[in-house]
Amino acid sequence: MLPDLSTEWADLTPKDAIALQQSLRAQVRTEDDLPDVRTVAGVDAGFEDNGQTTRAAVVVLNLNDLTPIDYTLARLPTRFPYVPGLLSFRECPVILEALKQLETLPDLLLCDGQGIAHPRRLGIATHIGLLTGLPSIGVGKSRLTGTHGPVPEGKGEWTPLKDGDETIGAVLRTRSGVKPLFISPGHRISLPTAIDHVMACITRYRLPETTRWADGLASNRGQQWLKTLEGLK
DNA sequence: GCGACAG
DNA sequence: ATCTTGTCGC
Repeated sequence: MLPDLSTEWADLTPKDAIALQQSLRAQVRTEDDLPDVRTVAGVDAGFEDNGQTTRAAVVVLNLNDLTPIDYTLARLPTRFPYVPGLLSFRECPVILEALKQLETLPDLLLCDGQGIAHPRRLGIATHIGLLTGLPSIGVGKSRLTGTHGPVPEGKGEWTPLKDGDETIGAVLRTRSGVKPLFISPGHRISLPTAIDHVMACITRYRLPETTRWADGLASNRGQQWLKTLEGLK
């Protein structure tokens, strides 16, 4: 299903991790290269035992009605600290474990955090896209890097997130009257297409349904969300 | 040297 | 990320 995913890359010093990001940068594709998207997956991680254990959740939804059709959970000992810019080295190992368990791979991944809106263009969404080969989008609740002007108030409106002359993402108002989201291409997708797919996953909340399900399952209230998921079966 | 800094 | 219930406001 998925390519061989070595996990040895995870045990790196921050210095080596940065070097790895630099070397992977050339492989990132931000042109549309994705199938007709019928299924989308939300990907997120949470922590247990005072942070000693990392838990990952993946929830696959039908894009048509945003109904969950599959999900997986995984747990691993936490072995990399949180360092801004190196989030993927902390969360990828367990997320890949969860993705490996999926019966059917989704057409597109929506990951918590940034895609190319990253100092070295290698946010967690991009890294996961490269490792799995799947198209991916970064959905951040706050800004890591980049500058932007005022964000229009209307639902679906956005302003570019820039790093100098380069557009690295969009600051998107998913609903009027809420804080905007930071959307950026992960891998194999363009910014306009990424924005369209994120908005397609919005119902009545600020966060896309993919993120809501994955956040819920990865959080400490995961049991309640599990009940709801099982109830849908 | 002084801030900023996804989850 | 996480510690955590009710509550103020549109």
